[in-house]
Amino acid sequence: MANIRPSVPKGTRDFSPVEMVKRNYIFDTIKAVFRKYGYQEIQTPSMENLETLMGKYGDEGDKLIFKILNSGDFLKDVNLGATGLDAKSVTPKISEKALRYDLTVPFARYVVMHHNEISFPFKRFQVQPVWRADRPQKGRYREFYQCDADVVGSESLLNEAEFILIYNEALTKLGLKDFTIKINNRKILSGIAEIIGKPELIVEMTVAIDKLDKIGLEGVTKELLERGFTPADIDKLKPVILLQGSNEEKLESLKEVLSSSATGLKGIEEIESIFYYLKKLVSADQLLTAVELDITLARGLNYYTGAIFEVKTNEVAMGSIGGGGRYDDLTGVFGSREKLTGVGISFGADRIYDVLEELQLFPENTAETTKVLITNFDPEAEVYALPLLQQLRTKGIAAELYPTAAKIKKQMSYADNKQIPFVILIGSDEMQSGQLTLKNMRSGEQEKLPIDQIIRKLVD
RNA sequence: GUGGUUUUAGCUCAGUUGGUUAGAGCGCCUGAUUGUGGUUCAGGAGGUCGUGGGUUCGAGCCCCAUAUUCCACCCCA
Repeated sequence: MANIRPSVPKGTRDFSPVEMVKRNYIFDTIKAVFRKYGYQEIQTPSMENLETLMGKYGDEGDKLIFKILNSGDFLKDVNLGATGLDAKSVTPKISEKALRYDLTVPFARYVVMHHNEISFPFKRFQVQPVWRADRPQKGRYREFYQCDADVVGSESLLNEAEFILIYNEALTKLGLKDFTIKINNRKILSGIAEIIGKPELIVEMTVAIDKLDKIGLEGVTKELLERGFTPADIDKLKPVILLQGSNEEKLESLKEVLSSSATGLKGIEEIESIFYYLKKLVSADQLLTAVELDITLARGLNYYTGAIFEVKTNEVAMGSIGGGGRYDDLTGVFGSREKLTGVGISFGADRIYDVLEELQLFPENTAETTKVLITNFDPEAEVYALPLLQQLRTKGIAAELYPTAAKIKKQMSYADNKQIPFVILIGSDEMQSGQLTLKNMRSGEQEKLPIDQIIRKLVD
């Protein structure tokens, strides 16, 4: 076989030991917060049946799903002589499985499948990789981890309020200082479309106004005209999307604008309830300043029906680091008899990693793994060291014995590179006296101590 | 999917209008130091110049294709 150049697929990465320590720090921090709010962990397979995923993310999303070629003769169901073969009709014949695209749809599938074992409301969290056949760029990978928390089977807006607390708590614990938790409600967007008299164009409308901060009012106007709105419609829309002021002020203005839309008013009421809960839950207004009602926020319209969340950091230029929302009847497409409402959030762990790296917010001690290395002088010393090695480990001290009698210089360098803080040297003197040489690699000091004293010193 | 960009030693990068043997810093190895890392000094190894074609007497440099990196658009964590 010819030599192939080692590489990983586009948009995927290896993670070194140092990177894994940092990644686990992020995962552990987020998971701890999820648990604290009563969420339980599940996992689902990396691959789902293709039909489970297709059609859930819109046409764009379908294209971004990684399909898995069937095993064996994957062409056996394809009539290669037929005319008019195209990707769309052939795909289901050659592929019946696909890599998961997000954690929400697999969760919905899980809830329907395990309906009888679950007691509702069901609060679950899930931290696993997802795959998207996107073009990679800054903060965008083809394989990345999402950290999701969802509750299914509870209409209470307390859940929404708690998700805001979870975002705030997890990101604060990770060291982020300045971030914005944007909130909107699909019903408000519906109401606005109703007022204009174009409820059927809600998706077109929201896709356009979502870009306000990126392309400005002029750009949005242009897009709206292209998407079937008249200048008169835009005149009605303009004051709404340009709403300024505090969350309360925005809500008051919206109430007037949407006074003739029952749906719109329901959306406002929901937002108000969430703020009501928040104010009862936390006294400090520090959190409330991080929460911003933004009616141009329009994410995941394919299934969100109520609240919509998005989290952005203001310290680094980066796309959103989290998002979520409420979806009524997500399980319906899987044939669930009863309508189950769900609401959830997601953290983009890989983007958070990039942000923490750029802001140098990772804790210092992340490189330290092994606490003590025992040097290996010769076979005799090796045998002498073996029981000591296990003694250290029994006491919970991460210890390793250098596996060959290499030059001491080499062994010391190994400890140094691995940032092992202590080294135990055992030569003939030490074996005779039982007084082992313990070297502190940071200070360079060394002292002679029996093993039990060394253990006492290292155990804290 | 559209447009642009990147790729040279393990890593970060120089490399002139196309011209002899492709360089530096860091890292690695050896020694100064046969029981001591991190500092210092001396020496050494390491390169299909992303890959495949082409132009040329001659290509790291020019042309074409392709992969990859990063960026913008679409969309999204």
